[in-house]
Amino acid sequence: MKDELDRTAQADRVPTLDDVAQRAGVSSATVSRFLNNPKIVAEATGERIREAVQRVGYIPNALAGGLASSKSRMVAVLIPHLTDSLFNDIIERMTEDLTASGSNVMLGLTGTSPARTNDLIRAALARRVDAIISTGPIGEDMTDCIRRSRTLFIQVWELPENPVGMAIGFSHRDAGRDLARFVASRGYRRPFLVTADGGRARLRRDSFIEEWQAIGTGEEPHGTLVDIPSRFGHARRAFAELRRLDPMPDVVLCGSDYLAQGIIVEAEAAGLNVPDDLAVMGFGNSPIAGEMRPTITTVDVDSSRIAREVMALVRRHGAGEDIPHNSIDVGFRIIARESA
Amino acid sequence: MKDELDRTAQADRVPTLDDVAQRAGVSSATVSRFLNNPKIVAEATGERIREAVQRVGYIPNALAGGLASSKSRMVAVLIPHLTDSLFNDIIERMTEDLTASGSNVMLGLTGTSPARTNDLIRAALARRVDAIISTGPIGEDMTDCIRRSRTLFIQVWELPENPVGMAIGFSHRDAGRDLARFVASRGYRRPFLVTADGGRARLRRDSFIEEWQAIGTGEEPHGTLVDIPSRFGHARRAFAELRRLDPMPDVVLCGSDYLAQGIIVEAEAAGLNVPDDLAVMGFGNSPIAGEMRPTITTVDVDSSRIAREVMALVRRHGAGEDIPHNSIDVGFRIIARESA
DNA sequence: CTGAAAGCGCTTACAG
DNA sequence: CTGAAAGCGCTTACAG
Repeated sequence: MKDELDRTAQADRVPTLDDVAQRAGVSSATVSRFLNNPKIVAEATGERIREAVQRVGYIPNALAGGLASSKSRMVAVLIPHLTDSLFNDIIERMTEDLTASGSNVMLGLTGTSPARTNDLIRAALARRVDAIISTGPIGEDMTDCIRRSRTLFIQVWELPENPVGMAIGFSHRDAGRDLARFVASRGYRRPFLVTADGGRARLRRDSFIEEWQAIGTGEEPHGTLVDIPSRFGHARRAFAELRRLDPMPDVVLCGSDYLAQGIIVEAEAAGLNVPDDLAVMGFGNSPIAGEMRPTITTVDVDSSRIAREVMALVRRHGAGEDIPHNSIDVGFRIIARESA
Repeated sequence: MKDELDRTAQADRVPTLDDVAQRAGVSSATVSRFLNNPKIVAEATGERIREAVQRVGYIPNALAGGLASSKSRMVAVLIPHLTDSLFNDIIERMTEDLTASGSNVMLGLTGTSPARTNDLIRAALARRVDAIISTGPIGEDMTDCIRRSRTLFIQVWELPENPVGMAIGFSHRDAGRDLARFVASRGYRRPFLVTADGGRARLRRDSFIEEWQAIGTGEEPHGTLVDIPSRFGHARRAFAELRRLDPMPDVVLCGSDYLAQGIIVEAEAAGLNVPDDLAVMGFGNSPIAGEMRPTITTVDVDSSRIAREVMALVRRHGAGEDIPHNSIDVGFRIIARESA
């Protein structure tokens, strides 16, 4: 009795499980059980505990919980950027899903630097996250580290030859090839590519050029490199560059819909008609692609399927299942709209 | 010796501080010291530890570390959405800053629901985050909870009457008022507002209307509500709506630059000239505002200053300083560009 | 259905 | 500069 008062008096201390237990007149083990799985506790006991939690204003310490149970209920999500990112859709879905199921997400911004990606992976492993979902390039030296940790590792948006863990994505080589065929079939002859210099973009670009040469029709593609293909602002520079060419390209292939949107704006401001004077293609089928005027012809990737597959893996892994090192090809499809 | 071999044999166990200590021939306390503050350990010892860390592939357990030190080195960031959010800029800066200084961010997506915000705040408190940075509305009942936890709580982009912790933002009432004056001074007479129905947007809207009536010139403002003011896609609906009015509005005030961009696209697709036939104003001075054609007249909020102020508070709080419950007014300014 | 107790892997006064 | 030891606040077999 005395002890209870003493504890109550210490109003400045953050209440612990023991405080709740004391108040409810049960052991802390029972409180823990109730909090994690109410059904396994007698109803009357549960009621008392619920009340005690309220009364003392208990907020569980997830660090202690995670340490004891060795599950953090936290998932790391690693993306290059936040602004105009083609991944935002996937991230948003996953974050909502995870939150709904009691997990939280640790956000990592990798930029285009593998070093930063590695640091973030290490940080995520240190926090003992249940899974790491990565959209960037992973340094060779991390592979061991990740494997030994037995953390679920999911690479998204690409299908590497030797995935570190799981990979859910599509073939960027195939995308580049199909893009070339599509452009040719539409009768365009002078393509201009605006892409990033990084892994996936380069794959698409190389394979586009290869296929274009194989088709053997029209000019060699021109192109320009940008650091981040989703920055609307790059459009001015790219447009100025292609404008200088003679003859001018008849179609621009952009690394993202956001860039495509920028090119369309620039083209129209310059008095050109899209697609008649200049056709424009995007990538990613982001929400704006269908809303822009003209609507943007682009490559659709099934974000909601990706998010679903990722979540299914996270859930299975959480349930103790062993996840194989494997790849899921979700494919892609070119969506012909007005801009090309 | 025997023990050491035994431990080494258990290759499937995740290595702990003790494994490193044993390998380096020091106590785990020393390893811990070295990892957290290399300078306080003798150089030779440090070298041996560094090597041992490498050899066993040690990755510290941040859950245990956080529990023992009662600092999680984690900051929660709560925003409504990821897509086309005016906060992305701030978030990006802060995330990079935090990562650079060894913290990580927990991302929470609140939508427009106070209930979800509350859940996320509770989750953040459970993880014993060092700070919570929130851009959304907070339920009354959370205030106590937050205060007692002594977690640094920062509300961003607004200046509530009674901030829960710190607030860094600007007066949305003043913004609405100044917007009205600006629009009037430019000679527009028939404004149309496209805003969200939520807290801040409503404040601006109400104060715009109030001031507009006070000025006593022109028509009563028309308007339309949207759920998320940054969705490019809302532009079609809003534009269709204002198109039906007779006489048509001469200026549209949008809740975000992204929406403004959408309205401009719609207007031009309909053959209207912006700003001659219809002027358009954005909000937030996001990166696209200056890149769009026509460039978008908008309200600039100093994101980098906000990010800096937030980071300074987080740092001071981390250093043990007591942060007062206070407000920092970073102001705003209307940037006149081509669209209005 | 519930309790006593060991243990999760660190950090940090305290002592030397 | 370093070590022994207590403690952070939970979870979870093990018993009953």
